[in-house]
Amino acid sequence: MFIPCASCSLRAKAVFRPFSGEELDFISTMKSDHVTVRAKTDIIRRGDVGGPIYTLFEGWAVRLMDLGDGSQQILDVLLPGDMIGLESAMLGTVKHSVRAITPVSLCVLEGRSVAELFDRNAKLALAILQTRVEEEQRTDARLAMLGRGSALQRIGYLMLETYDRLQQRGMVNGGTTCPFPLTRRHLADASGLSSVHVARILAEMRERKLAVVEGGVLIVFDRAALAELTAYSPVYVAARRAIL
Amino acid sequence: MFIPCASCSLRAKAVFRPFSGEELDFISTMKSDHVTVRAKTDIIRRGDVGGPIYTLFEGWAVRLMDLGDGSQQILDVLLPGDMIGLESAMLGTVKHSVRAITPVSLCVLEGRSVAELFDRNAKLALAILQTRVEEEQRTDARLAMLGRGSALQRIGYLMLETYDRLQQRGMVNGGTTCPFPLTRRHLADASGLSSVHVARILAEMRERKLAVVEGGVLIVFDRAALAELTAYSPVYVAARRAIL
DNA sequence: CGGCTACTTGAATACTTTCAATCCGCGTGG
DNA sequence: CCACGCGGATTGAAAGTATTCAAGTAGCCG
Repeated sequence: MFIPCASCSLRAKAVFRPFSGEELDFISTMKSDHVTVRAKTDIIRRGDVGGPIYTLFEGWAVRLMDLGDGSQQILDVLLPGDMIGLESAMLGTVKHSVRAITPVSLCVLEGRSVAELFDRNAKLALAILQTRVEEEQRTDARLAMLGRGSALQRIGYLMLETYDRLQQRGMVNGGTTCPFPLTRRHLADASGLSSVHVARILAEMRERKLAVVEGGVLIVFDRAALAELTAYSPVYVAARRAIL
Repeated sequence: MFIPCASCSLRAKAVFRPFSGEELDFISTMKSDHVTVRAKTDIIRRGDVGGPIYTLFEGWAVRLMDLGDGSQQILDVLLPGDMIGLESAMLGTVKHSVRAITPVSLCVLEGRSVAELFDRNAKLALAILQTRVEEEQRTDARLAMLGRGSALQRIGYLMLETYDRLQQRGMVNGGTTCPFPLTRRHLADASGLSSVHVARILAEMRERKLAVVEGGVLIVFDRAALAELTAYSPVYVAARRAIL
């Protein structure tokens, strides 16, 4: 199933940059394939050399780092529209992996190199950097949470952030519900806790009527309280995201 | 004291990209000023709108985020050659501050906008993204340390990483010694620990003859052992860094 | 029906923080 | 020249927070 960029439904979402016809043509020449992978399989493996850039089209994935002792840290949760593999494409090799946590489909962009893109389309290049810098803002918040947040704050923050990112992509169900395929283990690896403790915190959050995760769905009962508890505020989205 | 880019001594260091004469000319047109700030003062304050891009020329600074309750998280340690303020320049406003921890001098680059740079000099633009992506690799490692590392690992990793970054800049003294103006509190805020605990870990590291911090100087006694304990490996420097 | 993975719960343990007291070096002002 | 105040560092003890270990439940797939 090859989806031409011209008829891409993701591109139309409000978070993403509108494209001029020229830009769209350019991007179309980059897309070389569209692939699917099953849950739990690696899209990029630690140590891979080079490789294409992808755009996550459908499904969820995580960027994660394996530590020596069998534990792992989830560095980021990847949602539809997110770019995957720029690091390995630009730097040659990386220390993290990208793993699908649900069935996933991806646009493969190896029609042109990044260098060529920068040469030929400065606006698009700038949008990529801008998106990247925006992601760094989100990373800063994650760092602060891991360094200084309590267990409840870490998990609550992740919930709210993920909810908002889904909302920007038009993927929330009603007003308070969204898909949430992360298991306790995923949450633990993302927040630097043990899965046992995550389970306890989740129980507490249910107890306190803040939020519930059940059957792959997140329900936020009391967003205001949760945002207050976690000092959450959404990252300012100045630039609409580049999507390739 | 205005230092023209053509005679900039930083630029000559091995970590940095060599410049063509044309690029150097271009960068020269961006540099508009050279300023100094005292230790403990903010270079960029949370919430600032817009603002110039800087290059840290001399001294140490940190990028940090104030949490609601008076605690703070150091997001990154900034060393000479590092770019400061790209986020606020591109996104308009940010949630972190940048604070000098020693006396600092900075190149001020507001001669041209980032958009103009991307339009007129694709190679330089690409080098900026490349440097940025490299920094993200370092951030990934910090995230993993905060999430999964023990206290000793967090601090040891920071020491080794900082040592190597200084070495790349030609700022290490002998084979095992480098300047290290971070106090216990700085280390605590960077590693997500209390300063009391940092002091204990530092005492342990001295006890075990791994490393010592004293009088603003770091001495790494046993790099191999420390690297082993912290699973440290330097970030692969594929691209030499862009400096503006 | 196994056998698997995910989840839950309890108890013991380990790591880290908080609180409190003390010490040290340094610059200021009398 | 010395007392004073201050920030940074150290140390001990008590209190929390989160982990590990262990056992058991529930749902799902071959």
